[in-house]
Amino acid sequence: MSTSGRGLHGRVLDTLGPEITAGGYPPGSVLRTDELAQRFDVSRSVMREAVRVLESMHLVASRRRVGVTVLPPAEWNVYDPQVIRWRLAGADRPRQLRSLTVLRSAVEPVAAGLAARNATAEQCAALTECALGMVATSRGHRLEDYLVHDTAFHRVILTASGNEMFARLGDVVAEVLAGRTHHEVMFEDPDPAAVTLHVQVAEAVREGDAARAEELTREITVGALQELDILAP
Amino acid sequence: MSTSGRGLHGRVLDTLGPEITAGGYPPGSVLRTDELAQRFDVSRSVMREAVRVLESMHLVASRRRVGVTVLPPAEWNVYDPQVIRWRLAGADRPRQLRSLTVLRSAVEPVAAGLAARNATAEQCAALTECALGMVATSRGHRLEDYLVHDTAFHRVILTASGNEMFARLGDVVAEVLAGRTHHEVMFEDPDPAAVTLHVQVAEAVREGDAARAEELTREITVGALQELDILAP
DNA sequence: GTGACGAATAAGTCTGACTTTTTGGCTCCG
DNA sequence: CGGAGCCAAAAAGTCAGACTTATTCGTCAC
Repeated sequence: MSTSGRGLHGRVLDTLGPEITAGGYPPGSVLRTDELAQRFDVSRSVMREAVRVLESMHLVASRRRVGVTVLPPAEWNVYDPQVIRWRLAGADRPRQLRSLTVLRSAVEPVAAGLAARNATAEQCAALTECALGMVATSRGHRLEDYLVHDTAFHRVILTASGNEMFARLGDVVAEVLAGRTHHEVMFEDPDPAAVTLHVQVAEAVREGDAARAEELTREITVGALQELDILAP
Repeated sequence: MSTSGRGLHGRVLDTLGPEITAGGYPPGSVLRTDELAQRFDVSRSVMREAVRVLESMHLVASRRRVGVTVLPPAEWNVYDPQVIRWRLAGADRPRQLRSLTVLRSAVEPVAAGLAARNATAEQCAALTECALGMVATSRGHRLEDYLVHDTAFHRVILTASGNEMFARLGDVVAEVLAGRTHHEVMFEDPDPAAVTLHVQVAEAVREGDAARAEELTREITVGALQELDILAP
């Protein structure tokens, strides 16, 4: 399911990327292209391409006579979807999930407010459909079906905001929601209050009530923060 | 001043990247690696490395027997600092600046609230110093000096929030502030009310008053939105 | 019209030789 | 004893050419 599945260099990245983002090499560690090529049994050309990609993500820096230096996490392009996936698959998944949830709590309310102003009729219809789908699947342990509608709902909100930076966070939110359903404590049916909030957000967007859409979405994200025990008194 | 200055493939990217992000090639356009290598007078190895980097930014997709296809803007990794720089240097700079300012308006207030809870003594001191610097340079057409302190102020806020996703937006905010000073209508001294707000935010953070820090920062970002004629009634 | 086969095409891969830059040590001189 | 400058090693960087593989398109038979 990884994006870099095609090509030899992609397969190298699939193991080297997670190793680095998991902290397998302390910042400042030096790798040598030739050794890596030997280790993965690929030619230097392929290895160089892989290193270039890691370099563009600011995971490593390549310098002559020194080698490929692993950079500290503060330098990483943490908004790169590939880096996000690698980190979510690694050991500090909880930490990553918390960071992203805080980001959600900042972005989504504003996005919902903008959506109330800018959403097209089609987007309003899609939003209502998602909300109804959430209601329909909110009981009877249909968590997977619920997740589909929930993810679609938030994706429509972000897209309908009309802001491309928000729209591109759709995948991130999808990862967070999937992570919550699959790995966190979520064996029971979703909170009925949360479901109601989603329906009300769809209403507010449809009616063009930006302030209400923003406030209701804020309540949703506050709930998400509380689920992860992130204080917000 | 570009990050990819070193290396031949970096020089290729410095011209090919901006060309693509400026919309020089319609989505779906097909480039051939060999032709590009000829055009830039580099070997195919170097050209392939450059294409790999563009591919990791989701600007292009490379497929066998077809070539290097330019992807539509909706696919681009718009959070990649390199992509942001390329787009800010291009024709749709105003559009980009507006998108980023909306993002700021969502993120910075929340970050300020978190900073009020998490900032260290050193960060509080740095914040106060920045605010005082802004006051000192807010009169007498010292726009460049003011920009330095303003940029530092917002960077400290984002870092002090303790959230790595927020912290990594420091460079983006710096670009937006610099763009406002250098290319927008900003010949006069900064708005005294905005300067005061920054001082008050520093106070609120120092006192640990999260709600007040958030609200004051929201006022700052509302001002930034109004400067770009982005409605927020 | 549809399906299968085959040829053309462009990316993908590998190899080996060569270049360039940087660093670390070594010498030589003050 | 210390510092400036030089030299050699090391690793990334670059290049050229040959070969492989997957994909697409055209053609031909059914």
